[in-house]
Amino acid sequence: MTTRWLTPEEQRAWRAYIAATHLLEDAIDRQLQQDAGMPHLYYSILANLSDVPDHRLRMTDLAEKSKITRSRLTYAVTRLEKDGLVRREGCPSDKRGSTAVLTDAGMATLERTAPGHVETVRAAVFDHLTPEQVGQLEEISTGIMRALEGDGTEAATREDVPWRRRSSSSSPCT
Amino acid sequence: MTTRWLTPEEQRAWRAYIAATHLLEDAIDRQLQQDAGMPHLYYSILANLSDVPDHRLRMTDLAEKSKITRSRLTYAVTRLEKDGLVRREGCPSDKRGSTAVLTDAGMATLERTAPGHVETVRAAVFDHLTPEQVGQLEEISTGIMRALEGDGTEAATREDVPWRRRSSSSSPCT
DNA sequence: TAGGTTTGTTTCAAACTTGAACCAAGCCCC
DNA sequence: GGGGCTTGGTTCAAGTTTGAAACAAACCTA
Repeated sequence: MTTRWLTPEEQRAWRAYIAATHLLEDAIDRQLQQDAGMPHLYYSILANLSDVPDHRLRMTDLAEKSKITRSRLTYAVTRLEKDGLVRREGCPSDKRGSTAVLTDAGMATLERTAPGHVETVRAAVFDHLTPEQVGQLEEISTGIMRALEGDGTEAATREDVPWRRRSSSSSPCT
Repeated sequence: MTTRWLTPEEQRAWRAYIAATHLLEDAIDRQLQQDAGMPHLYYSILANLSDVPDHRLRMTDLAEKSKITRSRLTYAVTRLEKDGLVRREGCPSDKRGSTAVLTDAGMATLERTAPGHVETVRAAVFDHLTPEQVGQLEEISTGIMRALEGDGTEAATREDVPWRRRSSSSSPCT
C-alpha cells in the first residue's frame, strides 16, 4: 500500500504542534526547576497524589495516572522520597505492592509552588485561547489519548498496534 | 495578587493535553526507535535538514528550527555523525561556526523510514481529526508558540527574531 | 589596535530516561 | 503442594538531557 502522506494543512498543524510542545515543556520545566527545584514530571506526580483520596496510590496506578513507565516512576519516587516529599509504604494485603504517599512537606511544596505554575501555564496557553478553543483542545487531546490507549470498544482492528498499553486496575490497598 | 486558577474546563483541557502529549511522544519514540534506531528528536533533526536547500544548516539555525538547545543539538549531531547520517563541516567565512550536512545515507534513512512514521502519526492523530480540527490544532499551537517565543527568558534570544537573524542572512556558508 | 564584549559551539558532571533483566509474591490447576 | 504462569516493582547499564562553564573567533570602540 502506498503511503498516505500528510496534506499541507496537516503538515502545518503537525509542525506547529511539535514546536509548541517543545517550547512549552521547556518553559514549564524551567519555571518549575527554578521555583520548585524539580522538573514538570515530578511536580505532576505530586499533583496526581494530592488529587486522590488519602494522597496515596499504588505505584502502578500512579504510573498509569501519570502516563509514564513504572521504571521511570520508580526513579522519580526515589528522588522525591529522598527530598522528603513522598514516602513509600508497603502493602499489607499484597506484599509485592508498594504505595506512594504524599507527605505533609510534599503537600506544602505543592501549595507553595502551584500559583507560579498555574501562572506559567496561563501565560503560555490559556490567556490567549477563547473558550471555544479550550474545548477544541480538550477534544483533540482526548481523541489522541483514545487512539493511543484504546478505549476497549474497538478491540480487533487495533490489536496489532505495538504501543498499546493494557489498562490495569489494581487494588487501592488502603 | 491572588492566583487565577484554571477553570474546570481549562483543567480538563490541560490534563488531556498533558496526557495526550506523553502518550504520543512515547508512541512515536517507540516506533522510530524500532524502525529507524533513533528517537523522534533525532529523526526530526534529519527531517529539518532534508527540508532546507542543500540539506545543510548552521548549528544554531538547526537548533532554532528544531526548538531545542544548542547543547542538546551538539550531542545529537555527534551521535548522528557517528552513525554516518550527518556530517559536520567548518564554515570558511566564520571560523567559529560549524554546519551540519545531511549525508546520502541520512537521506536514505529518512526516505526508508518516513512512511512508517507518517503512518504512526496518522493513526494516532490525523485519522480521527476533522479538517476543522486540523485547523484548530494549528491555530492553538501557533498561539502557544508565539506566546513562548515572544515572552523572553532573556533579551538576547529575542533579538534573534526573524527580521534580524544575522546567521542566516550573513553567512549561508555553502 | 588592544582591550572588552558578544556570538557560535563544545565540554563536563550531574540528573534523568529507557528497556530489558530480575526478584518476589500471588495465582492456577492438576 | 509443587510446577508454571502472571503481576508489582526494582535494578542495572547504556543512552540522553541539562545548565553552567569553557573556548575561540568575531566584533566593537576608544
